[in-house]
Amino acid sequence: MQLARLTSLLEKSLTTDQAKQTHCQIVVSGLNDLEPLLIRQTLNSAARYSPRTARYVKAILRRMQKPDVFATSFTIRYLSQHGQFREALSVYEQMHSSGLFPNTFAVSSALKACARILCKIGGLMIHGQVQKCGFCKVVFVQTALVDFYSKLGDMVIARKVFDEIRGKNVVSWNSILAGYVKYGDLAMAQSVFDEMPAKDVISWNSMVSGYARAKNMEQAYELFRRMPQRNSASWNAMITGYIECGKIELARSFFDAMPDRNNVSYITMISAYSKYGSVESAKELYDQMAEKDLLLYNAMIACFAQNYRAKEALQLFDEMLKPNVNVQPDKMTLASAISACSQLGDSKYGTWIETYMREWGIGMDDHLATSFIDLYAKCGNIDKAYELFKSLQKRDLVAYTAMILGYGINGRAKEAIELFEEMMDADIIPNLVTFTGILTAYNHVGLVEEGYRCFMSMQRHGLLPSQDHYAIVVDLLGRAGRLEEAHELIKNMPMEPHAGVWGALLLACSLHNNVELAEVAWKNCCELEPDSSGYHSLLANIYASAGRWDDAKRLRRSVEEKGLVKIPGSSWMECSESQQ
DNA sequence: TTAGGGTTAG
Repeated sequence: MQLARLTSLLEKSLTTDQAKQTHCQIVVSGLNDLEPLLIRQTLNSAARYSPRTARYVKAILRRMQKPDVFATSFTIRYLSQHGQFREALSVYEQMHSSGLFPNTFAVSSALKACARILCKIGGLMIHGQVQKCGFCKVVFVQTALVDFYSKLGDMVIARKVFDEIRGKNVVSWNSILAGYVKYGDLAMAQSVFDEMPAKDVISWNSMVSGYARAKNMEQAYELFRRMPQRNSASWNAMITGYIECGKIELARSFFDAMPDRNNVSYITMISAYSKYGSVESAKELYDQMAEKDLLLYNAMIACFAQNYRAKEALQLFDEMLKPNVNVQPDKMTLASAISACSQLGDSKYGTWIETYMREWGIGMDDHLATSFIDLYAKCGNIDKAYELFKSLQKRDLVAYTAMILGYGINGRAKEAIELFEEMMDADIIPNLVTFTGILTAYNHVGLVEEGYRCFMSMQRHGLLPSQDHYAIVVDLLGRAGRLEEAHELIKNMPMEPHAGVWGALLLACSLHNNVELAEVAWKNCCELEPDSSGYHSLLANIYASAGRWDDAKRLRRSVEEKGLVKIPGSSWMECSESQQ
């Protein structure tokens, strides 16, 4: 009686709570053989991934009297299909250790998980097991292996496995095709594509995105035109290609022309606008989306953060956390939010993010740690920044740069220089930001010759110094009294200097009471930033120190007449100090 | 029940 009732219950969809109730009845009635069926129904009923469901099912699996292949493989499939690859592999491992022999379903799902997280050892071990147990003739397993080796970039083995498949289907062909495309071997990809007995929209999309990524848009468009059917991925591949080529307007015209834009289309366009500094265009597209998901939030928050609109980045971050929105941020969201905090010098918000990470069990990876290094350093907590830097698994260019810049702006020149040398020894090529950091460090301690040499070495690294780099060196030379040299440097700049460059010279003139050159610098500053009053006060002070009281008075009067009000200077250092 | 393409980061 009870068996019939429970069996009929297990034919319907089950929520996790219903599953729990049913499971109690199963255990009480001693009908434990129904547990696998319960797991299958529970997982099948979950429309989306639910960590709670996954936890519950894994708990039943662990406590089952008889471990069951059916239930375990179903769980592995569920986890792998919902992006929980590490979880999937841990259940696969448990399956082994409990003495169960995996079936083809478990094996192909586990291989997919290894492919997605690039777990080479795991995949190789499974391949070994597959060869022993004869699954190597099952097309699902073979195709999963082709995909695994393709994703790893080992096209020789991928091809070998592929050639052994009898009865290749379109998924098998697409897996090897995607491998060659990813590897950048378009000639092989084209030959596989030509050879395929049947092509579907994924085969065409792979080829289009291959040519688009190689910036061969003529060929990409030719294929796109010939495609028997297109889906949003086909359009997105073309959009990505045009963006890669810097043809953002052409990308936008494809975006506008596509029949069904999805989140990926929006995210691709938003991040392109972000890269080119068109924040308004990005925001316009973002506002068009009614349903905003995590990736869309990430794209827009990153756009604000990368374009120095930190306040708006944090506003959006706040919005996604509101109970009526409730989108759970991930590491990428947090990295952008931390970067925004850093720009604002807002260490309090940064601390709040740290607490949030602890509460939600979000671990610190190198990427996030680097964002925090940048934040701490800019808020003056350089020792804490270095503690984090030491804890990094791998020190890459961005980590070194954040730390060098941190030392630079905190006046710790010796450490900055040592770290710069360590970085060069590790064969990491510095970028423009690294040089900003190291030049700032030299400037802080007034190491003129060393700083100048470093600046001159930028070209050897294939880097064209920016206006900001010139401003630092002008400041460096100027503070040391080498005003003429500084002036010459400005005159020989390959681009138009911005007001900051002339401002650095003006400041140096005020330190060394050079009225004549100060007037030249001031004139340029005024042309470039007519609304700024700071330069006038600086020149007025220079006049005053030189005893030219009339000129000083005249200048101050003209400032008042023009209605220019001196805005008090503020910086992140002041902000962080006032917080302490 | 199992395998394939397109997006986001300091």
